[in-house]
Amino acid sequence: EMIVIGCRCTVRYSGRAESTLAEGDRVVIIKRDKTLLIHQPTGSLAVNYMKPGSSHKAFLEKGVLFIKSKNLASKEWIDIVITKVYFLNSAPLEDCQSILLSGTEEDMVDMILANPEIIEAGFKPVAKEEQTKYGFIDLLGTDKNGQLTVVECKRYCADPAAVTQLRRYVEKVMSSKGLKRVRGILAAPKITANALQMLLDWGFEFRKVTPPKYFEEFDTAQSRLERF
Amino acid sequence: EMIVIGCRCTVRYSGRAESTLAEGDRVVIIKRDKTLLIHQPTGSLAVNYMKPGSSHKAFLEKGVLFIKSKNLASKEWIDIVITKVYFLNSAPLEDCQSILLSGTEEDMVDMILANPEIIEAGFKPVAKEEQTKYGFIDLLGTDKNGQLTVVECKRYCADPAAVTQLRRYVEKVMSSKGLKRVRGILAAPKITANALQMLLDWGFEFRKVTPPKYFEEFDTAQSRLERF
DNA sequence: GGGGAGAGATGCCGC
DNA sequence: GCGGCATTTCTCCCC
Repeated sequence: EMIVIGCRCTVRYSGRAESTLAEGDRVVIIKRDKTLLIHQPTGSLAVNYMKPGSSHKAFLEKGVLFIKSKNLASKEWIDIVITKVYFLNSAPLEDCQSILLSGTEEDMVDMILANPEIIEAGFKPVAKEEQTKYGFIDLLGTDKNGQLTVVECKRYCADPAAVTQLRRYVEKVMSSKGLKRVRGILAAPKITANALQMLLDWGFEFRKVTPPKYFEEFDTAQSRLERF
Repeated sequence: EMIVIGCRCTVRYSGRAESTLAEGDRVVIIKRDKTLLIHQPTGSLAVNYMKPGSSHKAFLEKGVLFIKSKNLASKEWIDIVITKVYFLNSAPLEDCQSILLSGTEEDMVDMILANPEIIEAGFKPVAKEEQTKYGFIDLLGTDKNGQLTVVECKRYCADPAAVTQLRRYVEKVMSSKGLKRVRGILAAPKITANALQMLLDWGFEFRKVTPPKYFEEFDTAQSRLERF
């Protein structure tokens, strides 16, 4: 059963942190897996929430509806005090589908494995992330001169954290292989100015690579067709 | 107006990435700020969503309800095909309150500013993040020997990324001040084994510091009282 | 609007 | 369960 309540309420939370939220109108959702969400009338994220597997008790007292949620495992709790109910729904929603997502970093890595020349002529992948013993390196390969090369992929604009991540992997490979020099390449659609500066300072390189999209092109073609 | 629809639907998305979601029961929410959320019966996050400020069109065709959302600014769109409606609500929810959160990293920094000996005897804060010209350094100070010290705070278990962040700030201060040595201290309630290894390898230090909580103690005291 | 970093991040996969 | 990391991360703040 999925329960959805449109209401006026106050919220108090304690657990990993602590919070209070004064009276206002929100939507409270309790999902089948005992997730609790409190959504304000704006924003993408829940303002307060409890993880899946929490326990929830509701009771009425002097015309006020209380919802008390607890999660013993994570030592967290939420108290909701509901002073007005605008709507309330409950339905046994069933959904056994999971989302299929493309255009992720993983897809970028697969695209480069299928077409290594995206990185540069002569680049040969040696190992994909899971297969290496050096840790979570996206792509390990050799360049046309046989030099070991670490490739770190980012699906978004690469920032300084991405550069330090690449640096860490390059240093890890250098020390574990006993090599004096290992190339580092950061592949992303964009890079910030600071990140590029850091990258060049450490002797690494940037490759502009955009994660693959499939039905965006289809839609563009289709919308062109539709115009005629 | 906040619109909440419990329904059976399929979803297609294209924008920063692309996704498809086969038929199943979900809750669709359109908020006052034109945020669109699609929630499955499990999990904390929306499976699909559109940012605030998107535009939404709904129309009925042969007993099927279509919702088409677009965001021109971010070049994203979502198509929802609704084959069954379990419930539908609309209400003019009003909420002018924001959440008050404590126990954050910011609170940790303030706690250390008020009691610098938490880091170590003789530690003197020089500048809090906003005040320094070195960038986003949580806390800059001097130790009892007058040596410049960078403190990076994490409210959670510190991971390798936190260590590289500290390293980056220490190097930034060293180069901008022309110093050969700057101390680096990572303050967090916990640290992973790998992160601690990296930290020690680079000559930095760990301090076990827990972000402050206020009414958790009150509640503990209160629950003790309630037992009597 | 871009850049940078936190978040009660969540979720996923590996060990 | 912890660890390490991606995310259509989102959100905030500052430039």
